[in-house]
Amino acid sequence: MPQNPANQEISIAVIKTACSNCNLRELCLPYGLNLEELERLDDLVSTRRRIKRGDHLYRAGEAFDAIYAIRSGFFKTDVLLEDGRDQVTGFQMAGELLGLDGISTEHHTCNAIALEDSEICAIPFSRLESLSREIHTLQHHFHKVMSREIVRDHGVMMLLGTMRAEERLAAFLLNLSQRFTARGFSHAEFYLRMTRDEIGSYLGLKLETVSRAFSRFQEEGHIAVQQKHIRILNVNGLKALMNHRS
Amino acid sequence: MPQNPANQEISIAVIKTACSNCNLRELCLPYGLNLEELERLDDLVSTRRRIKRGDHLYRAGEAFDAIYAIRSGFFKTDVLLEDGRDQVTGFQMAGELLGLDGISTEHHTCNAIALEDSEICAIPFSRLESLSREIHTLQHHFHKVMSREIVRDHGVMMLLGTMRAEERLAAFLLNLSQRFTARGFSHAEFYLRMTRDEIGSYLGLKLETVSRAFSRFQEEGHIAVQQKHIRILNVNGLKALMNHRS
DNA sequence: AATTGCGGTTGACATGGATCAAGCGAACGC
DNA sequence: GCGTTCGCTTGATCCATGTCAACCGCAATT
Repeated sequence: MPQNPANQEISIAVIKTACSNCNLRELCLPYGLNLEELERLDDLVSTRRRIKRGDHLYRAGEAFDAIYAIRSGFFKTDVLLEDGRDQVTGFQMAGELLGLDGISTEHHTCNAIALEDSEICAIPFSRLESLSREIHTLQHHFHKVMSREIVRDHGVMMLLGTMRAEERLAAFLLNLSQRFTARGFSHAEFYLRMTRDEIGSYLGLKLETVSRAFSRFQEEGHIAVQQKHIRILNVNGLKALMNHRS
Repeated sequence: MPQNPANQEISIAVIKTACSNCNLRELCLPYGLNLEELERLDDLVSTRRRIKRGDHLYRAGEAFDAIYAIRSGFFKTDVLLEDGRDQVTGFQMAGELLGLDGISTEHHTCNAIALEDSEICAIPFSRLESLSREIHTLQHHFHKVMSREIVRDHGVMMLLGTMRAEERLAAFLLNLSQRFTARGFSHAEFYLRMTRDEIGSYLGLKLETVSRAFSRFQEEGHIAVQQKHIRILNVNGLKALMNHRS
């Protein structure tokens, strides 16, 4: 039986899972690299892994040796205190990097958990360091990514430190919307991958408060919400809510 | 009149302000470098600057081209929202780096303000990148420092998101104490460089709440506080306070 | 020594969000 | 098809912290 050329094409595509033909490359680590550089990065990012919804990509305390790029799916990271309290420190989507916190101590300091079936690319860190000693652009972009993470965290500190419940939730929705947009999805309609409890943990609120804020936004015509399905009806309304001094 | 050899020695010491004879090098960027590498770093870290108490090292929005190591003194960083609210995002002391947030957008995203007369070393960032392409150890340590900043920020998020007022303040004091210790100062007695308002901003509390928490700690015998002068009388008491679930 | 101002403390009261509790609907296993 | 579970919503009440206000004390200035 002769090979089906269509199938062959597909199987090649499956094998070639490298950065050079990943449509997220402009959002991810390869940003700004030329073709030759991209191929060198490909060699490095060979391992891809599926993570099922609910499974850990890594756990706090595990040895660190790679960072992870999200190829598809959705993650949360969280930190646990000895006394049982925990806090979601972030939600990550396709094209974003996970594991940067582990560089510091060579152990992961948080848990990364898939909120839907996901696929990640593992990037061995010492090899990334080697390569970025050779490819200036890669080095610089990696530094930018780390720095962006710091800036993002400052934004969350701002949110937790100075905003009230509805402002926090408005900021959260606008941030999600903006990130979905950057990935080519609708800015006005999306499914939340996380529960009210996880949103609350991230925003420093109880789940009931999150739920009430959603209801209030709906009453006021800013959004339509049905469980995890969100439609943003009035972006400017949300923006106004976000920095309306108490 | 003949040169006084003692003076000559001093003047040499003043000129030689490089990393290789800085006693903070084990806390700062040069960590782990050998002598030869240290000297190469010296070339890079040539500019030193004094910043008077209250002055800005940099402001949000300014172009970024260098990171700064604190040689002596004490800084705060803060972010301003359009509506006037601001949040202190960190306090930095000798040996710590400032300006990492600027790498991401090539503009600083926060203000860095001296809380006492300070001295900083400016490290031109593109030259740091060049050098760290050549010195593996420097590259790796720099990555660790950035990552540590991310971990630190997660700690603050934890604090702001899940802790109550007294827990936050206890955590804050213990953190300061630990950092002073690392610099060879007393772990039990120090002067706060910042006002109650600045502490409050950092911890997401109002200054009155900070003041009351201090008073309460004193009543309970955990600390002795007189204005900015703090003595920690019972470290374990504070630690217990810190993770005592409500 | 008196004046001024800023940072800090303390008290009285207000309130946003937490807590407790009940009920509901969608998803899932049997 | 039916119960069970889980996530969500909503209501009633409580409490930690914010808000407003008065006052104190140290330090700088004159």
